[in-house]
Amino acid sequence: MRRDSRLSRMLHVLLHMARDARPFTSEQIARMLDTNPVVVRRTLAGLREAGYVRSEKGHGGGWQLACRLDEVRLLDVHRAVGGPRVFAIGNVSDNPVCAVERVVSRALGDALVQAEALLIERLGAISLADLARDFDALCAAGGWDPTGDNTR
Amino acid sequence: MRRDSRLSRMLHVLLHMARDARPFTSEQIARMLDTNPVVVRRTLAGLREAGYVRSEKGHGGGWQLACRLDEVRLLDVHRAVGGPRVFAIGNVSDNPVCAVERVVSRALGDALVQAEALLIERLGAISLADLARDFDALCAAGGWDPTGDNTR
DNA sequence: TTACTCGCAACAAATGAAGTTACATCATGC
DNA sequence: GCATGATGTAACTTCATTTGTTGCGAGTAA
Repeated sequence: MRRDSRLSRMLHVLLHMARDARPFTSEQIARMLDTNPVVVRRTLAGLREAGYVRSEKGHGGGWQLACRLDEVRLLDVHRAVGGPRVFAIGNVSDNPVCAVERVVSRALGDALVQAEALLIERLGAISLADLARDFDALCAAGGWDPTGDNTR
Repeated sequence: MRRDSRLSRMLHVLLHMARDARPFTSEQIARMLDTNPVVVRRTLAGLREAGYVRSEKGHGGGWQLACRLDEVRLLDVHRAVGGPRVFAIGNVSDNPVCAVERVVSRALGDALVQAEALLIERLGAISLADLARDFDALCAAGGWDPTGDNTR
C-alpha cells in the first residue's frame, strides 16, 4: 500500500482555508495537493460529516472552514478521514492458539500499543490553531510574503 | 497492503527453535505459521544472512538457531526481515514547496518520529532470551506441558 | 437556460506482503 | 550412481488498500 497521506493532505487544506475565508473549489484544492478533484471531494467528505468544513454547490460555491481552529486537533482530523490503521507492521493473530506465539504476540503488541498511544497523544496535543501559529512564526522568521500566491 | 507479519512470524519460529535444537524443515515451519514453505524460506533467508539461523540441505536438513538468545533483540529481527516501514500513514512529501505544507509536514513528521523512536526503543530492549523466559513463566503459571506437541 | 459546482458510483492503477508454481541445486542414504 | 529429501530462487498470482479517473446526476447562481 502507499503510505496513507489523507491526514497530511487535509491538514494542508484546512490551514489554507484558515488563511482565506473565500470558498475553495475542489479543482483549486486538487491543484494545491497535486491530485484531482474527486479525490479531494472524497476525502473532504469526512471532514464535512465531522462539521469541520462545509461545501456549497453552484456559482461561487466550494469548500470553507466551519470550525474554530483551536477546537480541532490533528487527532480529530485523523479520525475524520477514517482513522486509518497507524502501523504497517503487526501481529499475525490477535488470539494465538500456540503458547509460544502468545508470548510473541503479547510482547510485540505491547510495544505497538505503547507507540500508538504516544502518537495519539501527540496528535491530540496539537490543534489547527497551533499549526496556524507555527505558520505565522515561520513567515515572520523567513520573510515570506503572505500576500503572494503560495498555494504550492 | 496486508499488515506486515514477518517480524511476528519470525519471532514465533525463533522461539520454537530455541526450545528444540533439532532442525525444522520449511514444511514444518510453514505448518506452524499457517503458510507455505516458500514464504518461510524467503523470510528466514534474511535471518540467515544476519547469522541468526543456519540452514542445511538434504536428508535431516532444515533450519536451526545459530545465535545466543540474549544477543538478539526484537529490533535485530525487525531489521533482518528487511526493517520494513513502521507506519501506514505519513506525509505526502518530505520537502514541501508550499510554506503551509511545510508546517504540517514538520508537525506530523515530529509526531511520527517520536512514536517510531519509542517503538524502536521498545523493540531494542527485548531480547529473544526475555521472550523465552516469558514463555517459561507462562508454562509454570498455566500448567502447560512443555513435552507435548504445542507447535500450533 | 447556461455554466459552475458538489455528490457519488464504478472502475482502473499502483503498491507491497503473502501465496503459489516450477525447477535448479545440494546432501544424505541406499 | 541413483533416488530421496531438503533448501534456493525466479516468476507469477492473489489480496488489500489508497489513489487516480471517468461519467453522470443534481443543485445553485448568473
